[in-house]
Amino acid sequence: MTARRLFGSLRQRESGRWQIRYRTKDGGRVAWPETYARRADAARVLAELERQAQVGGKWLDGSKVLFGTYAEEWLLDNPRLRPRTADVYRSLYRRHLAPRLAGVPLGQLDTAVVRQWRSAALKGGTSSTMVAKAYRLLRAILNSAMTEDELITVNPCRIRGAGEERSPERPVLSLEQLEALAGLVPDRWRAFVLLKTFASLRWGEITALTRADLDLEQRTVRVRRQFLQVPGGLQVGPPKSRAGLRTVSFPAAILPELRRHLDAYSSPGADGLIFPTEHGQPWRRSNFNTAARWREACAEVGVPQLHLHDLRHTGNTFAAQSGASLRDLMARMGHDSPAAALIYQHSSQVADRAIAEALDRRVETHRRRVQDRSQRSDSPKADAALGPVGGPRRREDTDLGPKKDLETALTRADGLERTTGIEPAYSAWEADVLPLNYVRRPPVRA
DNA sequence: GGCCGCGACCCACTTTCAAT
DNA sequence: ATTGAAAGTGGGTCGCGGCC
Repeated sequence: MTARRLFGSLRQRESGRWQIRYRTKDGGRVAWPETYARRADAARVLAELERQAQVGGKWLDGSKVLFGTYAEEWLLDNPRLRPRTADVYRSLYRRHLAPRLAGVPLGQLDTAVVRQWRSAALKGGTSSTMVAKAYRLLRAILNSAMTEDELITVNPCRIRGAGEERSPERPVLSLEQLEALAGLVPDRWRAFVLLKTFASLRWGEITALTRADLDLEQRTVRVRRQFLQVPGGLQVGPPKSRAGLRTVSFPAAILPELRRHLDAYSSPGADGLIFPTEHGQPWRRSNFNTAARWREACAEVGVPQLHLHDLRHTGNTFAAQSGASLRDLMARMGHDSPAAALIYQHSSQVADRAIAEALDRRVETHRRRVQDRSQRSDSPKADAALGPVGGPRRREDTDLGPKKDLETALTRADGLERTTGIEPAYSAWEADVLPLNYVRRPPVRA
């Protein structure tokens, strides 16, 4: 959070004296041969060195160049930026910087103006994340104006912490709200909501699950691929990272819903999608909100601003409350660091089962309480408010058929792309990744 | 001067939203 | 239902500055 110093720095040596270090134009670091007893003296010399480093000491007087003129040139002609970054920057500039700052001459763009711009943006409803991104872009552009083009002498972006992103807290459901929500979405989505929460799955991961990935006996779901939305449709690809390839345990309490769902909605066969559309196709994310009556359901449980993705964090919160360590949680979520993923793979599987069992106890306790409550009161309203939490819950419901030959099932499932009409996107990835678990990212798509 | 931790920066990607 | 833009997420890289 310390502002990046552009030219040089001071440091006090063990002797107590101050040393000056600075950068040359070609990026080398130079230590000034003299040291100074007082910091202020060293700072003065550093300032003088910086002044001399400017071409002929050519300071421009509070330039009349407009910020907009300079910024647009900077954005258009900046070979250091990758294309995608340049796109993002242009969009940030157009939406957040240009409207208020384009007409301001660089010489008048001082810290007060930057501060005003920033607070206006925040007041105007722009998220703190986006304001921070825009602020960093502003700072980068003005750095160029200062160091490369020498149009200004100081960078006015000096607001502490303004460039940091702190994503706002996302809402998390209580167990009661989750059960209610699962009861309010259409029946086709009920198991989806429960599994997505309790296994902390991403959208692309859960929509790509096949029957072969679900082991009802072990109560695990295996994440080994995901759908990616690309221009022209959906493609199947590897999980986001090596840690994304994982097996997650889920509580037995949701087994009845899962089994009912498999019978009623899932495509047939080991390679059948667990959560297909009515036509047996994978869902597109953009159709979810309508199809699952998501907003209405969320509003009814009192969390109208809930995003689907928040279910993942809800599940993680439940798991955390069950006593899981951070490392176990990250493995469960599928975003451990690559190095750690391998090291902790084994221990996390043991811990993960413990998490699922702890979750189970919580769900069962909750459901028993709700059932007792609804048995005591005859009010159907009370039931509706909490949603149909029970369903068939007899012990026999968790009994399983003949043990699945997992290896055979997985082998068959690997041919999924050909049977579901999805383009076989990454043949190289499939050949390399599936036998070895995870090797590398898929080829970059145009 | 070398090493190293932290944070800023950059980037690719996912998810959400809104226009069509 | 589809599409593209905007918003949000996670992680790699590298520079700054502290320490030796």
